[in-house]
Amino acid sequence: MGTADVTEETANGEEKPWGEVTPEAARRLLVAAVEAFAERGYHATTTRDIAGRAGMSPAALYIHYKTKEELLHRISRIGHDKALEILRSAAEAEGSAAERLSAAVRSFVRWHAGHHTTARVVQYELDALGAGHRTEIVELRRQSDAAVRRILNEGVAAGEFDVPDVPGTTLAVLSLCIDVARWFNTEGRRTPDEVGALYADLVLRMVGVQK
Amino acid sequence: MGTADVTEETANGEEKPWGEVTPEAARRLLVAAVEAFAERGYHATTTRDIAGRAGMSPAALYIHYKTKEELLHRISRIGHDKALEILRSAAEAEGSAAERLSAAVRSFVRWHAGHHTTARVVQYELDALGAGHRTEIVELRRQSDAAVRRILNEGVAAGEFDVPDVPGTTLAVLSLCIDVARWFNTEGRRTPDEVGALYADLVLRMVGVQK
DNA sequence: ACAGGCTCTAAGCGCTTGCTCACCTTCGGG
DNA sequence: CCCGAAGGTGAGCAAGCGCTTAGAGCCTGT
Repeated sequence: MGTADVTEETANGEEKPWGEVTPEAARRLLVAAVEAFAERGYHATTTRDIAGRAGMSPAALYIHYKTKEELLHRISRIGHDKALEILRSAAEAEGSAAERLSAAVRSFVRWHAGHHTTARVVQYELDALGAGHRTEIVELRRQSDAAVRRILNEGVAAGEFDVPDVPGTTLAVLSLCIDVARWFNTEGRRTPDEVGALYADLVLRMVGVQK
Repeated sequence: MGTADVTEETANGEEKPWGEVTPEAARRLLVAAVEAFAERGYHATTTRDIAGRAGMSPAALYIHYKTKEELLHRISRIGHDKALEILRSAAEAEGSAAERLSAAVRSFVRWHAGHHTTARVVQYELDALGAGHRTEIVELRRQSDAAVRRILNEGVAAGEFDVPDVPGTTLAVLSLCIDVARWFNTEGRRTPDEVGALYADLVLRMVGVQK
């Protein structure tokens, strides 16, 4: 059966992102929009630029999307769903609070580094969404916050963590992970895996877990 | 004698930011631009909006600034100078590495929270600068990085800190502090002082200092 | 008194923007 | 074999953009 993952496997094993978006032309436009938004920002990107990158005329965009803002919303929605799923599956896994927090940070950071173009759009173009779409997305972010806060609370209750300010530390942990999307670049020295491992270690120190 | 601070004191003790910018009309335009850029982003802000907030006609902007981009550059330059000065004065102060790191994070975060509109423009509108102006600003950021890295290195050398990856931890500390400008809002529960204290504590834990 | 320099405005130029519309092609089903 | 739906294009509209220009008001020095 199909997987719930956003990405799908092609015959030769390559990753094909946004495989869930159909038809094919709509997917190409969306991928082009992610690249353009990540490079120049939503407001500095023109519909002509997006259509051009997808190899189509400017008018073709409006066959698949009502407005440029709808494109951003689709990207933001899918990205936030994926990010939330990563955090949730780590939070609900077996193991100690420390193990779950470490795994959550590691995979969350790995996603922000590995998909930093997508993540940049998802995390930094929120204000460009219309009012209705924005409140929908903000609710997803509230759930991400709740997932992390739950791990911290459980760790404190179990005596594993020493955290005086759980809401504040939750905010700091998520903020640290999210900001990876801003500075990470592919030509840098670190791989997404390495950054994930480094950050998982730093976060465990923040909650008072000894090595 | 005058102070090197960006802000100046008025007769009744109120803070008057951007006091160094003259003449008065140029200062009003710059303050208006900071607000507008912080709210909507550089590209979504129009020169008519900036001039309107300053109570002037659109053309007045071009008496004091050659282009809209020059306005952004002036804001970015002054803001980066201030941020770097805060880090440097903490790094070069007396005291143990732990004390200096704590003071640096506390004041750096306090500035990002207290001046979060300015900080948002300074930290997140870098890509909107022209190529020449951007390389100038990037150099200032390199120096901020060096100031923090120096404290970490000295703390490790003195045996105060346990930091396996100094460059990576430097990156994480700065990233954590900078991202305060993104999420901080004045209607929230925390004051800039409280966030500074929380973050100073979290960073000390990251470098392995016990309480 | 008045020349000369600042500061600021009203009007608007040339261009780009998001988006639309009339029309063309491709293609599976009766 | 023709049909209508679906996906695509070239041309272009109304609006808004950054920025310029001609000239008005005002302060200052002689």
